[in-house]
Amino acid sequence: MRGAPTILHLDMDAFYASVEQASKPSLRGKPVVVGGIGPRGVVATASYEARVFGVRSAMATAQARRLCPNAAYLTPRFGLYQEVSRTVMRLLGELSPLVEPLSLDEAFVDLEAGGTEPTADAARRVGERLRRDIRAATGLTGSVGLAGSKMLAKIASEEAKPDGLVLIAPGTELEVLGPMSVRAIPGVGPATAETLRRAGITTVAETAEAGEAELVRLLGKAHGAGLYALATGHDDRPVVAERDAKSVSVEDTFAEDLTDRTRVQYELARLAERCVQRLRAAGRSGRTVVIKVRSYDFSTLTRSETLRGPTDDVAVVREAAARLLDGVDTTAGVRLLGVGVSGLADYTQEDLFAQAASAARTAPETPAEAAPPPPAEAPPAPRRWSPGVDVHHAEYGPGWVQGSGLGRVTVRFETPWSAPGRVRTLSVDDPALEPAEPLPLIPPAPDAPEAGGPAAA
DNA sequence: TCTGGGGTCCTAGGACCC
DNA sequence: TCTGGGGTCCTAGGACCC
Repeated sequence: MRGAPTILHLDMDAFYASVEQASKPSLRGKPVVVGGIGPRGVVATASYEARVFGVRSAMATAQARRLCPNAAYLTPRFGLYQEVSRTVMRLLGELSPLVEPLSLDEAFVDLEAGGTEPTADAARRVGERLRRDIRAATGLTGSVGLAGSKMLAKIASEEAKPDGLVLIAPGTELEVLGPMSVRAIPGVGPATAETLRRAGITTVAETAEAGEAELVRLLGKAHGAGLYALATGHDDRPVVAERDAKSVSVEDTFAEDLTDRTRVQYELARLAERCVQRLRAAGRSGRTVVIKVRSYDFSTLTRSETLRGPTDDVAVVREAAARLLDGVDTTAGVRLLGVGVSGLADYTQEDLFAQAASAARTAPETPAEAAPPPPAEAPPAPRRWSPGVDVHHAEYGPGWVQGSGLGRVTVRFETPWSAPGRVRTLSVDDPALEPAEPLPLIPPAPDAPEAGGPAAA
């Protein structure tokens, strides 16, 4: 715990939904829900207008629709969120070399390592200026927490939401923390909270009073000791910049359970290919292949196999996945399949074993040839217009898909910096209508200095 | 119309080695 | 005859986070 509140936690407000509102003028001030829109979709982010109706992250989209039928339901546009995130992270990088991103919309910053004077006033000034800079650069709001430790900075930003700043002065931690629900402590989820509740512990103060030995008895060594430290305000975890990923995985939930074994094998092979694509894109290779199978009843199992050396070979991963599937009964129906690779190494480590295996195959190595063929009943891919995606029309210009069905697609023609636009209904086959790239939230200023330039000294 | 997708960390048992 | 103890790796599952 530091003597000055120089650990900053930034959390963007309702990030995905806010990006959509910034991008689509007609949705500003209206309920917006971003997430899976299929029959088994869940909510990723709800705008504050949608939260009024009880819509929450991780809720089934079907339930959200019942609670808030008039919201706009949009599929995520991760590419755009990543771009906005890079802009925000760049601003954080101007504050300190020590920036630890937790996700696209959240990060810790060690202000002291960036030369901010270690006082509450200086930290507050930096936090407020950051919020202004984020708004200017992206049009979005973020909430800032400032404290002498990571945990308290995170709790502070939560208290600050939306669009605020909270600073917890060193020395007041236990006062602030004590009355809070133990759920406020990061790492305490539903299961831990229930275990503690059965022991009569519901607040942070009660957690601290229980003592370390009792918490270890209830929760196990690591979790119990860790929780005791946090509940008593002890948190010396440093802000750590850029940690290497330890695993890469992909998974798909199917609109309907799969029962045909051949189809299950085919989907698993495709997932293995996607997983390896991501692995290679990251310039990594891995030694342990994991498959995940979730059944019709939501019961989930994993099977893993560790190879002799790291690989980034599609065929090796696909074959390992297929072997692992051999030991799994899928006759009752498969809801989800996943493939992952862990035990990652930098690709510099050559995989002689996989290379030998690859060389032994005489056929040219392309995924399409090596993989099982798609089952005959696999549907052809029709032209898909997902709600929320960007389009461009030769006559009407840029817009986004509001919805589609029955051979029609409704498009609202507007841009992030236009007035709310009007809706037109077109044929899904309209040759003048094309998918488009997202437009920047802030119109690029022609004479502005380069956006990605280095920070001023 | 219940329950996504991408991660991290921890636990616990068995194998295996010294 | 009796039956160490510690360390590491592997596998499976579970809690948690965004």
